[in-house]
Amino acid sequence: MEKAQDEPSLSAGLDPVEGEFVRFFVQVATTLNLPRSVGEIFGFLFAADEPRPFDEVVARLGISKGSASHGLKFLTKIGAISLVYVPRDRRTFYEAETSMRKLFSSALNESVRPHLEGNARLVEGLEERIATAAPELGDKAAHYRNRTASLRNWNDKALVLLPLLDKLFSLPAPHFPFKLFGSDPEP
Amino acid sequence: MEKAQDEPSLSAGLDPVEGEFVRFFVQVATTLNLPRSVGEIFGFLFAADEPRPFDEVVARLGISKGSASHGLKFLTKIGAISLVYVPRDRRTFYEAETSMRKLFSSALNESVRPHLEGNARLVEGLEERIATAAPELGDKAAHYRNRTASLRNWNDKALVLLPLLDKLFSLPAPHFPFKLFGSDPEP
DNA sequence: CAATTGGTTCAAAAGTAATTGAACCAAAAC
DNA sequence: GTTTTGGTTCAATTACTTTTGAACCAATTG
Repeated sequence: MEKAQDEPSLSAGLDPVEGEFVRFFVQVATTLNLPRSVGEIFGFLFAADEPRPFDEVVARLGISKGSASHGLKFLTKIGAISLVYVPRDRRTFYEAETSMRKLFSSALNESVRPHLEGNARLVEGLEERIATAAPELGDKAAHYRNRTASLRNWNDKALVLLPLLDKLFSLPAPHFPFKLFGSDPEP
Repeated sequence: MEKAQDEPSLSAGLDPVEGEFVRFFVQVATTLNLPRSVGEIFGFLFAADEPRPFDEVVARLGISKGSASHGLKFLTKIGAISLVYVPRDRRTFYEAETSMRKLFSSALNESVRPHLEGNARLVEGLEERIATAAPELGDKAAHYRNRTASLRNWNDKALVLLPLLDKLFSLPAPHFPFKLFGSDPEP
């Protein structure tokens, strides 16, 4: 067993600061209902200062190859990490997307928008159903239409606001346009 | 067209439109990682035109008293439904909050804000840890500080934007202030 | 006061999701 | 060619969540 280069403890655990990053993202993953292992992997890669290979993820975090494979695929799919090609090394290296803005933006577009669009179709189905059943419904029909109108209105609003939200988050610095609307008696 | 009135069979309790509402909210609950039963209960109450008692929730949805009790408590806690007092009736009645605006707003304040605030404290812990370990970290310290700065910046931004989002959603109608900032050569 | 009714609690059963590890494949090294 | 290495897949175990139902409590009713 030869050592190509003198890497510091590839098979050891995490140093205290890495551990803290991992803990943080495990916590975040938990609140997002994502598997713990996904949080661990992302935390590890987020803390790293350069791309890390598959086997290091496995060894340093002490998780199984199966978990690592699943987690890395998932994170890649949602755009939270990406593959990095390293010449003369057969292994795949991964690095975390460290721009929170991009992470947030892709979460918005990959996760929340599809759901909103799905909801929109379901609401349409609901409206149709009510229209069809209107004769038998009597004066309940009006009530039901009220309810669906509320759903549709909210959902449409949300869909329209998504890109706006995205924009708000990509603003450069901590100077936001407060008091966006309304009279603003400011000098 | 049989209307079994003495048959307490499975989904007999719901008329087609109610069923559709329930289906819709079960779907929503699923995407929010909430129990199916919570979606069912909310859907049923959302479709109703007036408050409904506990035992009707149980009977019409065909779920256990335990589930109903849990689900109603949960929905009450998050402010999605509320208790209604009905004179001369020993039972508790429930009604859904049907204003999507209010639902969204309380979700924001009860669910997402606490997490963001929790994250803020965790990031502070992380920063402290890095400061403490700085001597041993060498030039990695700067790298780690970079990473946490990114986290903190995003989290602070999110906290600041929350109330704004809330405001955006309470705007009356489908006329939003697009192009919020920047030069807007509008008539 | 005993009986009934509305509702809660909790332990066990059923259902889901995550993790593991071994079998496996494919490319590279020998 | 054979062996080694990096990585994927998948069935089985483990861990967790949800639902149920029966026991129970606390008001009300008779």
